[in-house]
Order: sequence, then structure tokens, then C-alpha cells
Amino acid sequence: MIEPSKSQYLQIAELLQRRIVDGTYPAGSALPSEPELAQELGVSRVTVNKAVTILRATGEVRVRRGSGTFIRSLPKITRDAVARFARRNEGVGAGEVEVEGLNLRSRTEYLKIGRVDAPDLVAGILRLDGDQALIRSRRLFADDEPTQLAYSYYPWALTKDSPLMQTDVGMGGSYARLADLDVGPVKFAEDVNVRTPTDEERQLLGIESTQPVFEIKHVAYTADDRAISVTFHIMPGHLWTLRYSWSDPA
Amino acid sequence: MIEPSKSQYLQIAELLQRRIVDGTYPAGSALPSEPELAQELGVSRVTVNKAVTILRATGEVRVRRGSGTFIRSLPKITRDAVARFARRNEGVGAGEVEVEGLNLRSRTEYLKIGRVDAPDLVAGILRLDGDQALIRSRRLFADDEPTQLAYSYYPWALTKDSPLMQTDVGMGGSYARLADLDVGPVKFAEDVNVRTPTDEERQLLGIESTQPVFEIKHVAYTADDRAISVTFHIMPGHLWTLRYSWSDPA
DNA sequence: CAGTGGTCTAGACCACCAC
DNA sequence: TGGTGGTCTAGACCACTGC
Repeated sequence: MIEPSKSQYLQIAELLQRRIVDGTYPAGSALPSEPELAQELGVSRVTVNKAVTILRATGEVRVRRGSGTFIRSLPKITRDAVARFARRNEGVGAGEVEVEGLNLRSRTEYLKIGRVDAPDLVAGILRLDGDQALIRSRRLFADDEPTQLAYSYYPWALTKDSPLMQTDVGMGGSYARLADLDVGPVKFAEDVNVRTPTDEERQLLGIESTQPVFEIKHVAYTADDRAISVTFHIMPGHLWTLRYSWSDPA
Repeated sequence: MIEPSKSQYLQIAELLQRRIVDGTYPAGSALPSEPELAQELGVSRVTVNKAVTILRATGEVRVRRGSGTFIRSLPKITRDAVARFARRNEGVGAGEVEVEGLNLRSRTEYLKIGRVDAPDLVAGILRLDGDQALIRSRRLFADDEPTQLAYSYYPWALTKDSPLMQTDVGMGGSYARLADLDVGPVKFAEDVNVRTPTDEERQLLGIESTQPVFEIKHVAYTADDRAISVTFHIMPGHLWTLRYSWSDPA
């Protein structure tokens, strides 16, 4: 290596990144194997492996064990928080709005729809007072790549006999069904955090444990300021841009 | 180690996390040294080091080279995007709103205020057409810990003789000064991404290269939909929660 | 079965810090 | 000067893949 001031694995990571950008390693193709790279660069395999670890954390490459390390293509999906709910009246589920705008095939897989004890945080927001909740948990895909997990909670007593118990909630999405129940949400708040995924999230999303995810806590309120649903979105950070817009209240 | 199914360094990382949570290693104290831990756990130092790497990426510990590895306390700061601008009329700069709510001492350090060639992205948004921009770049602290970098761009021709050339822009902050110039912003849009920090950001924020940062692109628009300023906020992910709220346009 | 990445070790040298 | 973490190596064994 040339620069003695920087560690070798950092320089190698930058070298690999350059080669990905300039097309030496095109998207979808495999990196040379670690022993090959070690030979080419005159370092040990451990050092090469440490460099590759960096590219994995950023989502630039994906490892298929036993097979090789492959360059990912990284189309960013924009999630416009305000617009996606506004469009729900067109009959498109909010979850599909973003993906279909990119000419990707959208698909939703339902993990569980049913009664659960809500986590304390959710119970507090929804003022469940010991009551249970309806959970709708699902995994969303774009072209068969998992793009997010979503876990929605509603008061069980309110929703147990509603279409929210079905996978397909019908025109206008879940918020339209809440409106049918006279608790249509009109105000929303989202808290955005970034963290490392849990083992389960890592598996369901097909990402590395070092890749950060957005965790969005979305709360919907009725006109009289009552929280009527809570949804957590878990989204791989490298896939998404979150967009918010608002006007001055004055 | 007990579990043969999981790698040792992962188990060690979890062990250390448990010990931090249960108070064996209280906040502010040092972890046992890597050779000590290696001895205690019967593994090589490299393996311990790899485990510590995980805690560093999450911001749970901070390494002071030559001195030791220390447990961080992690108070989360909430940045309420809508409220922070609403409060600017009280005379508090938007940058200080969040931090002072937590009883932390807020401080702003100005890195540069002056004329620059704007990046293409900024030039496009502000429609500079080859003109230059005024940049106000600064670093914000809470109790002497860097909490964010902010880079604001304004059209140079418009602002070159305004108070925006000073460090202290006066009551109401920079947006009040734009209002004085008849281009008061009334609409805002933010794009949120998460990524790894650049070397410069890593240094200025005192974080690891593996710790993800929020990058917020904040654009302010006048009543006639003209973009009048662009600000980039770079914020260590482990320190912040971003909050947004809005009402249904209907 | 050969090739891939995952992991681990023992030993080494270095830069940096506190005393 | 001794202890800390940063980095690197050569060699090893493993699980998994694809032929």
C-alpha cells in the first residue's frame, strides 16, 4: 500500500469503493475473492476481510456465504410522509405508494394479524389501561427485496370486528376503516430514530447486523386528540430517504 | 464461551452490553482493558477487540486511545422540526431550542461565514445560475460535546450586506433576517438520510467512522414557492430523535 | 470436492497516554 | 516507562455453496 499514515484496511476499503464507482466491479457482479485480493494487494486475508466489512455496513456489497461477495445496486426510495397519507384516498395503500413510483413491483406479506398484549409504550399512547391490542405486522418488498417491516397497533375492543382483521382492508387503507368507525385520524406525529437491527429484523430484512435501520414511530390522532393507532416502521437506512414538509402555522 | 452456535465476539459484545445495562460497568467508567477481558474470557485479544468494535458503532462506548475504553451516557435529544421554527419568534435560535430543554449548556462555534461556490445540488435548488452563495457553517455543542454540524446556504447577492454576515444574527434568527429582506420563508421541506460520516465530520463530531449520522437537507421556501435557503444538518444518530407532526390537509 | 467467506489464535510492532 | 488500544500477519479450522 502507498499511504503509511492510514491503516491498510481503510485504504483497501476506499480502493474497492472507487472500483465500484468507476465500474471496475459493476453492480451485480462479484468482488474478487478475499484470497485473490490479499494476493493482489500484498496483505493478509484478515485485512481484506476487515475492509470488506466496511462496505457491508454501508450496504454497498452483499455477501452470499460460500458463494462470494456481490455489488449491490442501491436505488434510494423516497418516503414522503405527508403525501403518502394524502394519496390514500386514491385507493393505494400507503405502503405501496413509494415503491410503485420507481417502477418496482410492490408486494406485502402479512406476518400476523391478531390480538396481542401491546408493549408498554404502545399501551401508554393508546391508553389501553390493560386492554389488548390488534396488531397488523407485515413485511413489504420491492422486486422481492425486503424494504421494510411495519407493525401497527389498534385498540382491540374497537377493531376486533372490523375489516382490519383481514389482510386486505379495502379502499383507502386502514385509516379509511378507522373513519368508518368514527375515529378517522386527522393528525399525525412521527419520531425517527436510527439504530442497529435486532437479530429478527436483520433476518427478515436480509441485512447485516452492522447496517443501521430507521425506526419510525408513527402515531395517528383523531380530531379530539385521541391516539387511535401506533405503527412502527423498520427500514434499512441505505434504501430510504424520508421526506417531510410543512408550512409555518403563522 | 458457552454457546457454540454464535460467534464468540458476538456473545462477548452481548455480555458487555448486559454488564453496562446492569451497572457492572457504570456510565463514565472504563471497561476492563482488552488483555484483561481476553484473560477473563479465555479468548484472544483480537476477539475482544472485535466485540468492542460493535459497542463503538452503537455509541455505547468511547475509546480514548492509550487511556482506555469508557462507557458513554446516552441522553437522547429530540429535535421537533415544526416546533423549533415556531419558537424562533421567542428569540431563541432554532439550534439551541432542543439542547436547552434538557438542562444542557448550549454553545455554537462558527466555522465559516462567507462567500463560496455552492455545491451543484444547492445551486440548483436556489437557482443560483452561476452566482455564488453565502455559507454559514457551524458546530453546535451540548455541555462541550459536539451534537451537530450545520451548513446553511443563501444567495450571495441577496444577503451579502445583511446581518447574516455576522455570527450573531439577532432576534428571531436567520429566518427573521430573511423576512427583513422581504423573503421570509413560510414553507419548509426536509429530506432525511442516514449514512457513515466523512473523515471531517467524524473528527468534528468526535465519533467513530462506523457510527451512522443523520443528514438532514432542510429547504426553506417563500410564499411564492421560491427556495431561499438550504441547510444541511449532520447529527450523530445515537444522540437524536427527529420528530415531525402534521395535520391532514382535508 | 474445491472455492468461498466466518472466525479464531499467538505473536508482533506501533502510537498514544498517564504517571 | 508501562499500560492502553490499533493494526497486521500466517496459519488454521469451519460452514456453506456450486459443480
